Amino acid sequence: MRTEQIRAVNRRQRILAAALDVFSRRGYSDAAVDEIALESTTSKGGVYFHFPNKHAIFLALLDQTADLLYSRAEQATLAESEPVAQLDAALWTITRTFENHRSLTRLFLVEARGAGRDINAHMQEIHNRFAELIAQRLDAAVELNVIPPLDTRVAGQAWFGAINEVVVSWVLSDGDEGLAEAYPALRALLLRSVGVPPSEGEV
Amino acid sequence: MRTEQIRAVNRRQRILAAALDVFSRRGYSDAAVDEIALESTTSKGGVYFHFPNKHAIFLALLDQTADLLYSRAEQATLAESEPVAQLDAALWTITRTFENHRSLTRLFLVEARGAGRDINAHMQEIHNRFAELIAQRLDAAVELNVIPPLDTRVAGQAWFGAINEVVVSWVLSDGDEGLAEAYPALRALLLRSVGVPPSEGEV
Amino acid sequence: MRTEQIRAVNRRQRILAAALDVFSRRGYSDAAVDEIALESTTSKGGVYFHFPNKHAIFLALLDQTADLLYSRAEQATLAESEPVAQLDAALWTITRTFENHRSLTRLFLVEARGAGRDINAHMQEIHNRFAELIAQRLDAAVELNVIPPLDTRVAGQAWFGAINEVVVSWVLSDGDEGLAEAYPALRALLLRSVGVPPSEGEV
Amino acid sequence: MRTEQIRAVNRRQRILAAALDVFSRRGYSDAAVDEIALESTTSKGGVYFHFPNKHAIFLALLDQTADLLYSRAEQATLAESEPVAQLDAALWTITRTFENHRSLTRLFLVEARGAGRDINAHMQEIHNRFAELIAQRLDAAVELNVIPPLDTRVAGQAWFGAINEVVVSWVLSDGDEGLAEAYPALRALLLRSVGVPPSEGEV
DNA sequence: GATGAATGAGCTTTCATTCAT
DNA sequence: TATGAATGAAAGCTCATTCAT
Repeated sequence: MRTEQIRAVNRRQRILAAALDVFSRRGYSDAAVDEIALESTTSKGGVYFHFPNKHAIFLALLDQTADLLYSRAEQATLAESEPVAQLDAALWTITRTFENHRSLTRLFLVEARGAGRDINAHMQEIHNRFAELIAQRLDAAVELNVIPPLDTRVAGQAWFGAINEVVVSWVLSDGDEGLAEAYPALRALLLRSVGVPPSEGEV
Repeated sequence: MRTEQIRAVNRRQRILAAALDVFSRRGYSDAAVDEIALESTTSKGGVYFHFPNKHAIFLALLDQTADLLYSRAEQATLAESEPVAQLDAALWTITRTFENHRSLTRLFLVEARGAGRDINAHMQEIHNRFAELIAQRLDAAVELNVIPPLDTRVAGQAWFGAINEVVVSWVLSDGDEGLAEAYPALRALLLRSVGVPPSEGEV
Repeated sequence: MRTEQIRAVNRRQRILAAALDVFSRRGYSDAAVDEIALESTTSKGGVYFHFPNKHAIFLALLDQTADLLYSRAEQATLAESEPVAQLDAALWTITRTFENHRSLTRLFLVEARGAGRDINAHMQEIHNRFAELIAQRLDAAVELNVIPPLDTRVAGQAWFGAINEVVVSWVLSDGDEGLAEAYPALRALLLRSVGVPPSEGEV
Repeated sequence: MRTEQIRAVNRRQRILAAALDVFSRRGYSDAAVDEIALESTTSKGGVYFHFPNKHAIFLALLDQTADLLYSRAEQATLAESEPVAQLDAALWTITRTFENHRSLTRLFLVEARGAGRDINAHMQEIHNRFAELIAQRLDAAVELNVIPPLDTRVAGQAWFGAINEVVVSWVLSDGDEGLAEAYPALRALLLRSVGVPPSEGEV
């Protein structure tokens, strides 16, 4: 029993890993369940035993990615006490995590958009969660008079969008220019955008 | 001859209009050429007379949208002489144009992402053009010492990404909250991000 | 235009003919649309151009068979003036038609049963139409005092059921014993069942 | 050992009961072994331990139903001494049994038809057995000069077919009109069909 | 004996694209 | 030029059956 369960969990992981690869290479609708099955050394039936449909595989992957990214950002945040330092840490962590998981990044920022109404709606919620994470630290900073008052909801979205655009540009380019190069400029820009003088936020 | 050409152009326009509707409702891969033909009161053969394939229709639409948006932004820019005022005008125009063309916006910012390798690459170039438009004004502003030196390439991407995220959030929400509400906050944030004090950039 | 339409109608007929063969050999759910396409020298897509789905092909065939059978029975009826003679003629015609169209018969009486809720309901209506046809002549005969009063609705069903059972027994047997052999006995039985003395109804 | 056997028999019964439910709701080919397993609180493997395949479950159910129906009809017969009274009793019993076992009836008269070659052949034998049961009593009645000579084989089929049609019409209708309403008319019709005057056969 | 994960053949259906008319 | 019938490659999904545990 236990061994069977372990095997089942393993297989589920293998399927997700294969799906990540296939989806990020082909995009959602050009990905074939056949290929996912092949790449996870399973049968098509095996895939459908673990997931009700293709949609669900994609969503599972998206949620897994979102959770990974979110929990890392949150933890980075918890390690700091000042709101601006928290934002700084979150920004750094998010950027690093994207850079270290190119396939997940491509899936999350590129392939998930335009993959159908359901997925769009789902992604929108995820985006909101991240925007909210940022907005909350900004609220705290405003509260402490560290930064001037501002519409933190819009700012959260703008920050997340700015990060994403830079990251997408990197993930879609074949060049080997890393994300790290763009990071300092992005950081300075974002901090300044909420009224943090460049010098103050330096690591 | 002349009338035939006019008719041909009209038909092409009708096809594009129908395609815009279908693509923005269904997304790229769920859109059927059949439906586009139906909605443009043509036959499927008619569609294939004007466009080599589905791909090309989508690209044409994307380019048309990009051109519309770009030329408006550029014109808005030309009406101003100061770089910061130009940026301000471009930002305002882009936001307004998105708001007034919901289907085009959805197509351009949502459905175009994840619609396959070719289209991704194409869109990346388009995004670059917009980022470049912004970067050039920023360069000018730096040159004139209106704003401090900064990595204008990254800033251009960040601005465009920030705008897009706010716009996407609006276009995907069913709510009737307009884009106009978010505009002032976004504007202040972006200007401040490049070192323009809030007061100075006010209209 | 005209020639295209003719060809389309021909193809539709070919598909129906092939479907009749396949359905009556394999039964509804074991019949593959692939085989129907193959046998009608079309492509699978061709089949789906002419019919929305497998279900519809089956129903078209069933309705076609029912119409054939019903119109023949009705015409046979119209050639006679006395209700009992009409019943006699209808019975003879129905039996002959079944005998001359073995595949249609098999489809209609065997494969159509148990082919799913929709088809069951549809067939029930068709059965009712036949039972009604019989019931009406019986009503007329009762009216004329040719036969004693009876529940003609039940009688119509019973007659149709009796005929069908004998026909099914024939169509499912490999033996070459014709339906004609059983006809006289069936006829006598049915006529007597409504009170027509054997002698009177003789041809 | 004994208890294990009992448990095995119980499980077999549970599977058959579940199968009856599933088959009569979904029809043979739309019924999933999974659902049968679920409904009999067993596993799929459990089902396959007791039956070699889906086919066999269906046949077992059919045979069980046929045996139930046949033995009741036969017993009803044995309680009477006169052939006509025997037929009368059999007819009554068959009708009542159908009425009291709606699912079995649906399975036996609707879903069993068109469920594939094997099952068709099997059902044909079962139908023959019933037709034969009737034919034998009719033979006896002819022998005793109670009814005129007739083709009892055809008559047996016709009777069984007539009954079945009326029953199917009832079982497929959602209405709550019972089978009992149609019974007297059917009885009178069938008896008269073999030459029994209506009055004589009355209960 | 029982379980349920795994298999894989097979199914219906869709749809971009072609081309005779 | 325009039409729409025809093609055929794929795709997602189902499910009877097997078998290691």
